[in-house]
Amino acid sequence: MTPADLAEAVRAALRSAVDDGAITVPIPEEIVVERPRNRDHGDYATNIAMRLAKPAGLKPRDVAELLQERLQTNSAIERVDIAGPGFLNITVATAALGELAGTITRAGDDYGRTKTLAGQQLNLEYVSANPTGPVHIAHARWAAVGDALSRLLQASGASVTREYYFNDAGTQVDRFAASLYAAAAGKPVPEDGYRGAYIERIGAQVRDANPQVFELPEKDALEVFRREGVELMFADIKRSLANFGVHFDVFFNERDLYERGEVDDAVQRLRDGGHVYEAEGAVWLRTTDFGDDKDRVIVRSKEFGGRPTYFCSDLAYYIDKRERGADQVIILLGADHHGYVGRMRSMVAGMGENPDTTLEIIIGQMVNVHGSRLSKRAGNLVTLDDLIAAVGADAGRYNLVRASMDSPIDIDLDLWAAKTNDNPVFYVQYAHARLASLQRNAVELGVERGEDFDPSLLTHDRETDLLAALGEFPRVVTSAAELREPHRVARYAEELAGTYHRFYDSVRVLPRGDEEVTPVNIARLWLCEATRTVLANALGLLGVSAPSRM
RNA sequence: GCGCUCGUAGCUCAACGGAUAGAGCACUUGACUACGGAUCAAGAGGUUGCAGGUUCGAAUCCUGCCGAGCGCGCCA
Repeated sequence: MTPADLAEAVRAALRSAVDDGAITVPIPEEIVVERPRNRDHGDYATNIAMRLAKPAGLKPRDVAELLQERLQTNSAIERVDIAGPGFLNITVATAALGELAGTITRAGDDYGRTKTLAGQQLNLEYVSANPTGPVHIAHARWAAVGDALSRLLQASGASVTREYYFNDAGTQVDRFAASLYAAAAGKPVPEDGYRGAYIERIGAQVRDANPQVFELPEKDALEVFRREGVELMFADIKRSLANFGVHFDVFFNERDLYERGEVDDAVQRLRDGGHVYEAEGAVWLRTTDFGDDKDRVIVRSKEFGGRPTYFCSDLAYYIDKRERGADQVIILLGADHHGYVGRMRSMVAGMGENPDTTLEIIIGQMVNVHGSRLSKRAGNLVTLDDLIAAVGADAGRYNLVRASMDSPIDIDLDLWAAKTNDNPVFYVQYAHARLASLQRNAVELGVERGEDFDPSLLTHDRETDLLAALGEFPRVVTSAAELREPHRVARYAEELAGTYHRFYDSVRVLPRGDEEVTPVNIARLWLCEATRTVLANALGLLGVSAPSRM
């Protein structure tokens, strides 16, 4: 009996009440059955009676009573109580609750996967750091969150394209090339150029691969540094991300948009949309028609070079994604880019699409770095590689993903590197390792889980706590996917780990010494394997390893 | 000045409009002669920035104010 089964039971009870004419109300699409915080409120609770009271024209408690009497006929339900303003508190029959341990263990990796987003094609873009430097620690958050989100969306049945926009056409790439050129020639880097050991290194690499490069005209030499430097930089970025366990389906080059004429096409679509005018020699989009505070230039005047502005290529990129089949274009950005949201929505609306349904821009708050390890090299660039070296990929990813994106993160590298329960990732991983150890011990003792177990034996409070928590997992996954909030999975994993540790502390799983193996041992072993499965699945959705030993 | 986001325990943070606002850390007191003590039990800690409003019910939604972060280029 899972929460989803219970929601169906409530729906059936409601339908029966409607059929009997006891209540006249449309049956809601979603019926929420959740685990109450307080154990006195039953195994599960629903607020459906209060939600229906107004449309039905009845008192909440009267609605609750109608559902109560119908639910009590269900043999899997032991008791239904009405509490407070009209909550239905449901106590599930112990065998029906215990069977969950079998359901989960048999489902394995599939437990938690649903079809709630089936049929949706989503294009998820994240990181997209410029190829003018290594991946900065500020990008690490979007790498961790974006990767976890892509896993969540897939687990909910969506088809996801993970995408990285390779911004290789702007003036920043010219400055990068000029910096490499100067460094390789032993000249000072230009005022507006990039600095750092990586510039020296990549500049030298390009020079060594092209010994004759300085004999070329400067324009051609710069092109060599641009082309090969960007390639080397990009290889570095991919390697850093791969070390972090983050992979993309598509690396998209901005230059392709120009070379294929897609930027010009985008401008034409905006013109066709009818919100374009010319003034001061430039082409403007009347974004004020869509709530922007002022109109934006989309093609510069001759005086400023005559080229389309950068968000023209962003719009072309959006169109490209849509034409490749994306129902919705999702982009993860830092709060320093939030000004982009209104403009992008305006442009999408300006070419006749509905940005409410086809575009979703997720803004996350900023990342700051503290910690004594870093103060030693204050002033240096802090990169994703530094983070991985300091705390490891697991701790880095987990701690970045467990915070809500609405809240800024202060990275404390000393804390994240700590192997104590100050550090939540170890609390969760330790629970998993303990469970894996338990299964190993069971094998050594010759205790076999076998084909089945007696679910009615899982009656201890700590056991039903654990079962109820395990039952929540699919709902946590779907809501985290729908709300685009992967941190919910991390918080759930911490809660489940705690529930397990408490269970473990008060309930003996394996027989001691010469004791006989009882059906209770077997039932508990199933419960433990179900818990291990859910912890492993939760960590897997976050891209964090679930170690068998630590 | 305008806009976006945020303000919750001493600290770091949770809480799809639900019941007594929860965890961890730090603090106090306890628990290992057998499954991993990287654990557990108990205690203390709150006017959810302030003031109104919406409703059966508000940390959550609306308005104003205060405070913080980030934006506001024919840069990307």
